[in-house]
Amino acid sequence: MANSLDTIFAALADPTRRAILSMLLEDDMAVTDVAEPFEISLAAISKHLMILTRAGLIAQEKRGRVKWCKLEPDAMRNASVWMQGFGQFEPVNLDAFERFLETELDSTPE
Amino acid sequence: MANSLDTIFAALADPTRRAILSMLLEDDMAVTDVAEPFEISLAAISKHLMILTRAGLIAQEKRGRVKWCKLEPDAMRNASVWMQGFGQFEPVNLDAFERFLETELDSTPE
DNA sequence: TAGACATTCAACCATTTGGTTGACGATCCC
DNA sequence: GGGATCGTCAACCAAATGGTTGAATGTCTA
Repeated sequence: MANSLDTIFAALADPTRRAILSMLLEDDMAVTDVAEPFEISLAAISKHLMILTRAGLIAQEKRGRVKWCKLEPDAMRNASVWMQGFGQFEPVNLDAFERFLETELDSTPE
Repeated sequence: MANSLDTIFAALADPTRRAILSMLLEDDMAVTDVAEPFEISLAAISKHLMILTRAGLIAQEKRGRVKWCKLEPDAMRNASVWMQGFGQFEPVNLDAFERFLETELDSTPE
């Protein structure tokens, strides 16, 4: 049920949720801290996080009264792989390939 | 306006629309032929095609009374590249990387 | 024990979405 | 010209979505 392309793509379709994912790229965060930069209510953020969780894009773990959110990249990779099936029509697709390599080399120093 | 991640991911979130894209992977098709395998009305299919077009995922061209639909892979690649930024958290991300290379090498014989 | 804090729940609202049906505008062909 | 075919438009409908507010739950701490 999680990881279905339906729920993954639907989750990614919202800019607030994509922004949350980008924030989690930096570090795991508590719900309140996730909500801080946005102008919508905490309850709304809570719903967004629920949708991301059901899609399998993040995982939430409660420690004490704080619920931590962390990225769960597997779901996104499933969707990414599905999409790559459509790249084969381009002459070469070098563009995406290069950027892929760049982020790969660029961001794994440790 | 087309090619925004919002509209692209929203378009991909519907199983009917993903099925249409897969069909177009085989060949360009007329609207009526796109609709044939589905059990919903032609008008509904027409709406789906409009959404895919606005997202930039397909292009439609009218020749005579027939409107041809063809895949437009650039939009999907934009989304794919965005998503690949999230792969870096995996230990290595070799899985997606390999498949990426495979489809790349596998499908560009000409 | 009493607040204060972190988060969700419940009820509600407006808008969007995916579907329907029927009428309509083009276009092809006899 | 007239009928069949291709596709969209318009009006409508039910359900889902993204937001709100206020109350409720659970946990930490003074």
